[in-house]
Amino acid sequence: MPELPEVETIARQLDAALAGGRLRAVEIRDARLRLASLARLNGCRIAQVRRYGKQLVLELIPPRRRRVALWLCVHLRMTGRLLWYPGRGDPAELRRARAVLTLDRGTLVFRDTRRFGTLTLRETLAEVLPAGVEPLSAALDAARLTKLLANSPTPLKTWLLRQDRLVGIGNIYASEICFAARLDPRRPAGGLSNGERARLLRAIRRVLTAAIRHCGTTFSDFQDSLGRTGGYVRYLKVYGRAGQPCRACGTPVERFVQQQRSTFRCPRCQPG
DNA sequence: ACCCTCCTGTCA
DNA sequence: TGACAGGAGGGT
Repeated sequence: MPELPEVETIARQLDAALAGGRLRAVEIRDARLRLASLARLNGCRIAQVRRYGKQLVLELIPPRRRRVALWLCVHLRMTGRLLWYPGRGDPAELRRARAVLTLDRGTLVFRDTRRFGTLTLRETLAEVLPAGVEPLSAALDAARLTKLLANSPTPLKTWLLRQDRLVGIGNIYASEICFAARLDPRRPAGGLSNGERARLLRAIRRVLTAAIRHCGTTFSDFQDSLGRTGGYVRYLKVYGRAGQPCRACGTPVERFVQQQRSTFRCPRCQPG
């Protein structure tokens, strides 16, 4: 489900709701989730909630002596949700929860139909930080992007999905970014001209920033921490629009498969 | 670069 | 019934 804009939306909401709160209990209901040293979480204060790549990270301060922070990381993968209830929580959601975090001020429910999501506890920030560059950080400028792309034979859309160079871009925004940059997703990533790379960088920033502004995209079942859907779905130009007219030129949008995943492209706006 | 796998649900 | 779904790790 969630890519950078969706995870960012949840992180901002949860930071506002949870920061300063205290964990009273952490209950793992799905045995597939294995979380070491659960007991250490009880009584921890939540310093902040942040997004790193596609992960949601709760920075926890243990009570009393050991003041070294712990990092509780949630990766929602395809269908994960973190739902926040200021009170006890919706009983229907609680029944289907993979995990329930009880705070002094409310209940955080981890739901995840396909159960691909993960929950991990890290001891240091270094273990939390992703290898790739945050695409909306100052670290990603033209020079850095050029270096990252250098000589890569990988098709551009496939390249955008790899989390070891840029983090946070998934299948929806990879197609949308290629469209916004007017680049064929099958072009070798390392073969772009200076002008094309500049377009790509602008597209990455523009698409992700706009998607965050609209609280992400709900294509099928994304919900934020308050159970709301993402408004950017109205602004999708190509994703999920196979056969429908391109919003820019009217040419039917085409769908094809790269790496066993759907890619959408306007043949006229993104010539090969 | 391709293949498969983890899991469950929905749609044509 | 089979295709497909916003992710990612593994194998070849």
